[in-house]
Amino acid sequence: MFPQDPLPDAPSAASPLLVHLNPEQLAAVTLPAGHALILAGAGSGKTRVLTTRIAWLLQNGHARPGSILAVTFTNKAAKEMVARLSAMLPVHVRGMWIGTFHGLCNRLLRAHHQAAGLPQTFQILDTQDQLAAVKRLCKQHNVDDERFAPKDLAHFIANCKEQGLRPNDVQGQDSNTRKKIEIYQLYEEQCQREGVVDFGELMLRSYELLRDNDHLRAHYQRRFAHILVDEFQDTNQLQYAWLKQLAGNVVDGRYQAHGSVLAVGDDDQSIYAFRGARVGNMADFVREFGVQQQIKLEQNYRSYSHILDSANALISHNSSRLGKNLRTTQGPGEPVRVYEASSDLAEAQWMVDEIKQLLRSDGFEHREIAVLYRSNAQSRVIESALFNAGVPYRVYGGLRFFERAEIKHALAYLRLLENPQDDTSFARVVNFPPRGIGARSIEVLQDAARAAGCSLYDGVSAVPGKAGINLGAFVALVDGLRAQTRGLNLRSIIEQMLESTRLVAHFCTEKEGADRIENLQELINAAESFVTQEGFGRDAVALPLDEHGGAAPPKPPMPGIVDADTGETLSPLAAFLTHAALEAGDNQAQAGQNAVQLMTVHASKGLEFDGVFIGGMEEGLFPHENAASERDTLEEERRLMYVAITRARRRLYLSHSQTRMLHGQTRYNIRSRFFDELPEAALKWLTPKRQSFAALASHSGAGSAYSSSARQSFGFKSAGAESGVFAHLPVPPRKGAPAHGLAAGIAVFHTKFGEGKVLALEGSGTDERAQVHFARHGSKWLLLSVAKLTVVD
DNA sequence: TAATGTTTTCTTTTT
DNA sequence: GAAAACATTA
Repeated sequence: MFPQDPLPDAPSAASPLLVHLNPEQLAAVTLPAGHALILAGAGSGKTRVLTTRIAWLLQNGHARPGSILAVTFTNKAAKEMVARLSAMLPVHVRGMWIGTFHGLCNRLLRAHHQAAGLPQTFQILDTQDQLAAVKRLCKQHNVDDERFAPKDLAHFIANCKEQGLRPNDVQGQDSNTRKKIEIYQLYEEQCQREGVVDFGELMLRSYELLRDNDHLRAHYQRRFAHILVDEFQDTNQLQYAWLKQLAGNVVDGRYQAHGSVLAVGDDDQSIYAFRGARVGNMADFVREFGVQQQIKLEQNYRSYSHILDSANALISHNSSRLGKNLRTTQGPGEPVRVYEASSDLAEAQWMVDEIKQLLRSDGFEHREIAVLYRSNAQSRVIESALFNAGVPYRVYGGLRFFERAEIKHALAYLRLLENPQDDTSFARVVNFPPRGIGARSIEVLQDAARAAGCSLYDGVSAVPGKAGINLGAFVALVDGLRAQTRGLNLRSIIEQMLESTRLVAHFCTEKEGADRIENLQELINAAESFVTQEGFGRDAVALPLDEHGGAAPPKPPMPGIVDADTGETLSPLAAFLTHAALEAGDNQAQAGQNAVQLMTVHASKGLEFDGVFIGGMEEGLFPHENAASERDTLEEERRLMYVAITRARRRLYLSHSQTRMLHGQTRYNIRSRFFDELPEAALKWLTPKRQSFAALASHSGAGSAYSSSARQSFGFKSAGAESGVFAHLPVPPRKGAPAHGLAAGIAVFHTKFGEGKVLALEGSGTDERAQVHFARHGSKWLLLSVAKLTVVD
């Protein structure tokens, strides 16, 4: 049994752990047993409080490592927590359950796979795989993909699961919904048959496991006397329900929690409602758990007050808030600089100039400067401006390692070794590299497998003729590989696979193949470091703590991985595949370099920089046009802006542009309404401030500001540029008649080719062209009506 | 079946 | 403007 230690009422500040904490942080760290909500503002030392709390619990004997469960959203956050804890504690952190929601669910399901109705080596489908599985299903059942787009269906299924709904639980009002439910049902059956689970299933299945097994639930409830949740504002309905299962039971219609739940979050930084996050969970938690302790961390250790004042003022325009104000003891610092550019190119060029200035005169480091934007499409111009200026930069986002096509192909082969029933993996590589198995053959195979009620793999023998021979060769290849690699270590398995499948050989013949081959080599390294990694796949292992006197953790027995709770083992290959699915990996491009950081505002959450640029502060972009018309979504945009602002320590730059290329068309945008919500005293306008959004809106004669007619006009395309309320905005130069001021000998700048010198001019009107010599790219004839040339002085 | 041309779509995203 | 999905030809 796991007796609960009584906690003292008064905190003792004597411990060296607690020396540098402010009073609120100290109170949070030393809270007595019971549920608590910590409202932790941006830059208020949230992670510090969480980790110190755990360390304090252990150090003072209030908890054993085995009774602690800490859950985060990202692998990065989980890793950081483990790293900080290891630094704080003399004992290793083995016995604790620290991980992402999905990582912990995976661990539960592996440990209790029988009770959960899963094969022990179940594979995990990522979003891509899930979509592929839905597509395959739709094809097989002749679903009209006009009426039911696979994407929508995948979305529908994920949504249902997030709400904890199985097909039987969903209400089908109309025939459309009923059809979707039917497909959901079929999808479930397909996954079960193939032994695969998607991300939603990982959550839902382990929720049901706890819900339906009283003794299991009781075991974990007793065990985890201390549950800590990071970024609580981002939890969705199912994750909250999952936490409730772990923490307690409904007794006589009232929820009674067993251990102590400490939830840390910030409603003002809730920016994931669009993917199901429910800020309302915070209020529900307080109510349902009868939370007695609520602590606000409002002391900010990051930014100067001009920046914080801006953030506070902006967020005060949101109506649904728990209420919190950041404060700092640092001085006002530099004002927030605002710049209006004529075009997205000019905006990017201005950013580069300012960045150079920061690097040169103000002693900023490259990596301490970030350029943030609302959507990924905005990065391109900024990238090219930085590139041409020779400033090193790193773009976050985009394809990550385990999502790359060549890696997914390799993983699919590995998955087939583990589980031949995995039709998604089968379909992915059956004809890759090409081996004469086309769409027709696969159709025949699918019908055969369906008729026999078996997997594609097992259905191959039923396919006659040439197609059957080709398919048979593929199956023989995989079977042969399985036999060859039996008993080998992970590295050799992968090397052998790359060899036998001729994946590397295939990419040798492709023109872009070199990078892919490099990535495949990298896969071997990834596997190698996974194996040698201390602890060997944190997510899958739970070794007993302290049996070795707190020394380095014992090496897991090879070849299997043992879960201490159940004694179940998992092969290194299966563990690696799980690792690949749950941790998509960094986009390692240019990693480690000291470079300017480019990323979306979403990606910047949790990070901080000395200097921050937020570009594209325009109506239609930020707030995004799809979000501006409804209160809830507009408020999420505002929180997004709040997150962006609070990333900055010392310098903050906001910019917007009159024109911008979007979807291949020039759009004429006006300044974001968010500028009108910032305190004038904290701003410095580098370009003259012009009429505001609100003034423009009321100019249209529509009465109240944001009327629907005014709203629809924002973010319009070029056709409407000279009509209505925008007639007084500067009209952009018409095509073909640029006041270019070009002549032979003049230095110019081109976004793609960089700086060059004009050699000659020729033609007129739309045909006018210039011959320009570029250092890097030689001489080129450029149509002035098309090419983006600017004069350099 | 495989390679090549044509049309379509286009926030934010971790697991 | 560009990737990805789709249709068409050798």
